Amino acid sequence: MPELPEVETIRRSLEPLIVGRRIETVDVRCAALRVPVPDSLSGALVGRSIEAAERRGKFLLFHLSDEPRRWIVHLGMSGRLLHAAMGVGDTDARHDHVVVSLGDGCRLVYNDPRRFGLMLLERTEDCRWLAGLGPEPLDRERFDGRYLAAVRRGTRRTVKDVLMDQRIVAGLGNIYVNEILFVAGVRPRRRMDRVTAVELDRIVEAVRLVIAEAIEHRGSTVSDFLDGIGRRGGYQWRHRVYDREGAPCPRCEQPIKSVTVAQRSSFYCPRCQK
DNA sequence: GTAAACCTGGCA
DNA sequence: TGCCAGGTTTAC
Repeated sequence: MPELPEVETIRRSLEPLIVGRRIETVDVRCAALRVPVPDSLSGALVGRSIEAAERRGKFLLFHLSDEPRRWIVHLGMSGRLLHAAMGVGDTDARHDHVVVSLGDGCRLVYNDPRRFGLMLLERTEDCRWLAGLGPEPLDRERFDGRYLAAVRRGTRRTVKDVLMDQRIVAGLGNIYVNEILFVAGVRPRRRMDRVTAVELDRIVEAVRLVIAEAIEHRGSTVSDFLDGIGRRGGYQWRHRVYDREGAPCPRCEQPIKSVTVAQRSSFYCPRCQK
């Protein structure tokens, strides 16, 4: 579910509610996520307060008082991190895998039906999950046309595959890469090494535009995304192509086509995208 | 590259 | 019943 705009939306919604709060208890009800929840998690969190809520790609990083390690959370496909008053908000208690109670009587609940998420306790610099991540898509210094031109050399993979690769740019997933390639006018199946420099610049611009728009609209709720306080996103109403097979292209009215690229459903306009 | 794997839920 | 889903890794 959550790509960069959704994770950023969760971060922003939680930040004012949890920063400065002390962690009273940690209840790991199900440790069997994609990577087992570390046994040390509870001992490291209890008694500490949350000092900052940061995001890197699709990861959330919580800073703790007197603890150099970060509490790192990835939501996988179906994860949620919900803030709720004590005893409230256990709508789907079946998949509430980790429940953290805070000093103000509220809770932070990690809920994840598919259990594709993960939770770590590591220093940022030691974390191999974070070490391999590419630049942030909104980092104008590190992510630009020149950077993509360097990536392009000898890369026969499709442009869609490349943009979804977290080592190349961090935080883009299936929805937003579809949207980005539509805005850039490039078909998802194009081979990266055949994309022109002009098109690379258009892709970079499209990344910045789409990701900024999506954050502004608080992410996309395709089926079940909720932010930290249970609100749905609004960007799904603005999707140009994602999940719109057969619907008219917003620019030329041609029906949107669907193909599989990089094992994922892909949507594009056969007239507007080359 | 492509498929299968992890796991559950929703929909046709 | 079978297929699909916002993610990522692992193995032919």
